[in-house]
Amino acid sequence: MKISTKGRYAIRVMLDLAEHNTGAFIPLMDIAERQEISEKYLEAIVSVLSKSGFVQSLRGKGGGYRLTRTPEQYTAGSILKAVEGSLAPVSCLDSAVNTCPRAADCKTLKMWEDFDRLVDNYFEGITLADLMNPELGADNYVI
Amino acid sequence: MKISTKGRYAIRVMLDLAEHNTGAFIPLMDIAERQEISEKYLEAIVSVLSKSGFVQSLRGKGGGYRLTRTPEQYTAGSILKAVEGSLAPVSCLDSAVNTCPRAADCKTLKMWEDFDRLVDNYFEGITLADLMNPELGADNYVI
DNA sequence: CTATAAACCTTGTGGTATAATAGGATAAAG
DNA sequence: CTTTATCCTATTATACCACAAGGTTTATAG
Repeated sequence: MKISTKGRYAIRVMLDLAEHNTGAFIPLMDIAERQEISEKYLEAIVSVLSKSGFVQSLRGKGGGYRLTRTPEQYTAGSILKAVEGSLAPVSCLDSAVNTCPRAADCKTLKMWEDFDRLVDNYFEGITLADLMNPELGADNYVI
Repeated sequence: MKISTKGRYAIRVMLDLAEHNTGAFIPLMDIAERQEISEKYLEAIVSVLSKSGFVQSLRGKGGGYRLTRTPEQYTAGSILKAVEGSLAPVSCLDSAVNTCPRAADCKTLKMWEDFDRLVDNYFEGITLADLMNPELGADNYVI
């Protein structure tokens, strides 16, 4: 039950952009160096973030990436979902309608559904701004 | 961020054993038929459950598996951990000591640690007995 | 005592996903 | 004309998943 590097890296990239936000575009190479992640690998991740409208990109000299909103307006959940696809613990909950033939008398379905909601609430309750200020309080994002 | 079939099947096997518990040993073939899971695949899963002491086994004619404790004494968490290894969302939390070189100033570590605890509390709070009685209450195992 | 039912053990296999790495072509901007 | 993003393909290596096959051992029922 792991979050992949894609998801973790995506959050780190967004955090990096938030912390170095001056309004200017930040080249991917800078982020790759600071975060010690291969630029080529980041390319694929940032591409998704760009297509999802999470970051704005500019080509050419002076180009790079920057946030489109303030750090308060990004939740960890939205970032994770953008790159990981779904946070559902079981595939029968990936889409809104459950097509599992055993769903009707599945004894564990409710457990997974409740867990799904728990996970969603948790990560949707954490913003980039929260992550930037860990000193804000010991349990500021504990449910 | 998925629970594998190993984990899901393990819970279903334990539930099956709990619901058909007469004190006698239940052959794996019976469980496989009822749960519509390949007997060969279940073999590997039950093997872990047996080695973990979750079920008792008996070879030979009249043999099979049965629970070693009452349904109230098994948590979903313990079963999942037995077959999945760890429920930690990031590998740096798999063991008690975090060996990640970035841990000291990792801005996301607390988020993962808190989530890890949340997951653990959730699944440790659900017993096989709870799963057997879904009518006990709408939110009997919602945190 | 023996046939049989069952767990137990080892190995294999095809598929998919992860986590990259590498190289190049194109486009935009300064 | 250099920088940088964007886009594409391909390859590698690893790991895990889901399952299958076949044989060995053990215990009991008849």
